[in-house]
This record gives sequence, C-alpha cells and structure tokens, in this order.
Amino acid sequence: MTQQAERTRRIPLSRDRVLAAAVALADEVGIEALSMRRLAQELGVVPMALYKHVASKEELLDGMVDALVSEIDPPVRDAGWKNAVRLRVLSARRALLVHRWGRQVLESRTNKTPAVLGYMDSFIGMFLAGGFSVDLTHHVMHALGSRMWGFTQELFDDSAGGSAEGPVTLPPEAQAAMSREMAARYPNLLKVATASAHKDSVVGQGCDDQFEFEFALDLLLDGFERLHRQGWTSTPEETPTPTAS
Amino acid sequence: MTQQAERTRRIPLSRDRVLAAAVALADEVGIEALSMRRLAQELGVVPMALYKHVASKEELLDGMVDALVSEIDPPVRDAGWKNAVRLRVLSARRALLVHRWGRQVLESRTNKTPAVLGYMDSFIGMFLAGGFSVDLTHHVMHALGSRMWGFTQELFDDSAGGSAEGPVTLPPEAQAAMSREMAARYPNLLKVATASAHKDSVVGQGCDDQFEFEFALDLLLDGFERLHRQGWTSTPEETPTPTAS
DNA sequence: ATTGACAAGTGTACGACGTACACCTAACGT
DNA sequence: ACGTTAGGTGTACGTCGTACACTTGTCAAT
Repeated sequence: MTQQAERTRRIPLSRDRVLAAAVALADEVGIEALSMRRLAQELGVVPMALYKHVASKEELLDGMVDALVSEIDPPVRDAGWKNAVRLRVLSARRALLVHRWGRQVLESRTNKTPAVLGYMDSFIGMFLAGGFSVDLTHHVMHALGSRMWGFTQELFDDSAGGSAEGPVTLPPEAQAAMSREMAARYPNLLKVATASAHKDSVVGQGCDDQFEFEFALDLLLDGFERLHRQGWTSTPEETPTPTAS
Repeated sequence: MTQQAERTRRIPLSRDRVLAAAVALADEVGIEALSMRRLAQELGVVPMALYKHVASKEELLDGMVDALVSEIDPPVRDAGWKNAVRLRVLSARRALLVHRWGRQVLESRTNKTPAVLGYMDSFIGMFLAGGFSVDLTHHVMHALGSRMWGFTQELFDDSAGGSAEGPVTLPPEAQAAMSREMAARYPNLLKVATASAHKDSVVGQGCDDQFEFEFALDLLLDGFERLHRQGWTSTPEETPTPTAS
C-alpha cells in the first residue's frame, strides 16, 4: 500500500517532464525567477535530482528553446515564398507571445540545437524553393535577423510615459513635472509617442506592437521581392561601400 | 610623506572613474566576467566602496551604456535624412565593435537613461527633419529596431561549421563525420554557409558581417524612401491585416 | 529467493554573486 | 578645536549553479 501510494504520487522524472515543468514555470513566473532550485521545488524534488536529466542549466534552456521551436507551424505548402515566410514568421511570433521568455532566451543562446538548426534550414528552404539564389538567400536571412523568430528589439518598452517607476508610484505633480521635463528635453520622442497613443485601433498602451512588427516585416519582404525580381547578383548600386574605418 | 605617497597612489574614486574602469574591464574580459567584486579589485578597493558612487550593478550598467552612447557621433548636418541616418547608424556600429559587450547590455536594459533617450530623440529628429510624417517616423523607428544602435541579432554566430566545440577540439574523423551529419540533415543551411565561405572579399570566417549589416540597412532605408516619396498615410495595401488569432 | 548492477533521488558543501549594515577615518567648514 | 560628512572598510546574509558522495528502489541473472 505504501508502495502503491508512493508510486501514484511520484511519477518518475524524465527529461521531458523537467523541460515541460521549466516551460510552464517560466511562463508563469518569468525567466528571471526560473532557478534550478525553484524548478526542483515545483517538481517536488531536491535540486540535484534535475541533473540526472539535464546536464546543466544551459542545457535546460536549450531544451526549453527546442520545446518552443516545436510549437512553430511547419511551412505552408504551395503558397509562394512570400506568403510562406510571412505566415511562418507570424506563427513563430505567436509562439513567442505565449512564452514571453522566448525572446530573451533565444537571444542568449549561442549553441544552436538541432531543433534550431532544423528551423533555420527549413526557413532557408522557403527562399530557395522560391527561386532565390543562394547568395540572395544568405543576405535576406541576415536582413531578417531575429525577425525570423517573430521578434524585434523593443525600443519603446514602457518608456516615454513614465507611469510605472519601480515599486513606487510618483505623486501626480511629480509626474506632471516629469512630463514637462520630457517635453522640453525630448520633443521629437514625445511627438511620436503621443501621436501613436491616440490612434483609434489601439487597445492597450502606446502602440500596436503587432502592427509595427508586420509593417516592418512586409517592408522587408517587399524589398526582398524587388531584389529577387530584378535577378539580384550583387549589382554595384546595391552593394554598400564597405567603410574602411 | 606618507600622506603624499598615499595621496599619489590613491586618487579618490568617483562615478566617472568607476564607470571608465567598468568599461575598460568589460572591454578586456567580457561582460560576463564583470562583477562588482572584480571591478573593485581592479580599482584596488573593497567591493562595497563602489556603492558609494553607483547605487547598484544595474545603475553601473546604465552608466556604461551612457558612456557608450556618448561615443556615437552627432548627426551630420545638411546631408539629407538618408545619409544622416546611415552615417549615424554606422557610427553607432563602430562604437559597438569597440565595446563588444554593448549589444548584450543594450538589449538587457529596460530603463532608458537620459543619454539613451537623447540619442533616440535626435535620431527621430533626423526623419522629421527629412520631412517624414510623425506616423511614418514612428513605424520606421520600429522597423529599424536595434539596427539604430548598429547591431542585429547574430544568427550564424560561429555555428554551421562545428570547429570550436568548447575547450575540447574534436579529432578530425569526428569533425568529418559531423560535417556529413550536417550535410544530410541541414542541406539548405549548408548551402548558404559554404557559399558565403568562399567569397573573394572575405577576410575572416564565414561571412562579412559589415556587408550584411549594410545590405539590410540600405534595404530598409530604400524602403523608407519609397514610402516617404509616395507620401505615406497608411494606404490599405501597406496596412497588414491584423491577424486576430 | 539472492544478488548485484544500474538508474533515480538525496544531502551536504563550495565558491561565486549582489548588497545591507555598522563601522572607521580623514578632510573641511565653522 | 570640533562636529559633519563623504569616502572606504569588514562582516555577513541570502541566492545561485553544481560537484561529489550517499542511499534507495527496480529489475535481470543467478
């Protein structure tokens, strides 16, 4: 009976269970609060037990990235390169919006896991299948950069408003004073910040991140299309002069 | 005499001296090896002494970013928005190539310091001065993203070759086997990786990062120019359909 | 049934890290 | 001469990743 009871309440750990728990925990409490100790606790186990299933925290993070990548849809078939790329990037973005730690972790990873390489390979494949030259594909992949994962460096995180200043909220007069400060010191920043604030279709705060993302993505894709159509082969006017200094 | 001697060999610390030392140390040993303890040691001082000049490590990093930003050239006057933006971005990039920790630290910072805000403000100013609408400027800034700082997410860090595998170097047969593995599993990736390897103008390894950066930058700038010329006002065909799901 | 190998989980411990807090000390305005 | 105070010290706490030696629980071969 003790055996039975213990067996029911303690399913043995496994790499997959550890990774799943890590993903869930990071989703819930954020990546900066994900420690081996905390994760072990969540699994009802002593910290060192995890090391029987993952070699190190680095490997844990790699595994989490793999889990994330596996949630990205495969390329849509017979949709044309542009649509295929577009849909895939947006699928990746959806995965990243669910797992908000993804951006940071993806950025930090330097060792590419097979899953990551596989994604990149198949991504490249979309361009080649679309008739892009190997060279143009190469450049185009660089131009996409992290956008291929569905994210970009967020420039206007929460800034430019000055609402949440840590745990303490400033008194209203201080806020007003700060706004005046800002207006005086950063007039241009203020212009674009306030302009984007009172758009109609905006739900939450400053600006519609999804719109901005798709705007830039489409701008790039259109550029790619133009280069491709004119049969790109490193024409002089497209080649930037490599600045020596 | 003791006073004199001590005075000469111990110039009192100051915020600027701390920041300068931090920058120098990070340049030398890398950002991940920059700890308050190590920095204090470098300055011949006990760790806690630093906290008399810097509130926390976070603030130290902010200060380092400020130092970095101050190395970026101011906008060139009367050169047209496109050239002004281009030159400024490349100037930022040069600063980041000197301080290789810049990318990571800039990415991690969520609190924008006055220097950072100032840079952004003046950056925005270049577009507005070029006749861009506030709206278009806003989108364009998002599209640039981290490229405004002169960097992009590096996708092909060292990968795709499999040369340096940590401290241990693999025996040649193992490397060959791995290459064959790669070729079978990631044919597309291999194609673009090898193609970029035997370009003539390439100096170091896989591909010319500077070229790739400028390629993508110019692609974006050309896109901006086109939108600007046709008097962008959110025309329907440019507006991406916001995917609900 | 006994053994003994092996995988899974435990416990203790170490050396980093950031930093709170109390203390000392030397320079300076009064 | 004296109190204030800015700059530097020392000790200590809690957190982190993880090395290493250990118990335990399970199953195959005897």
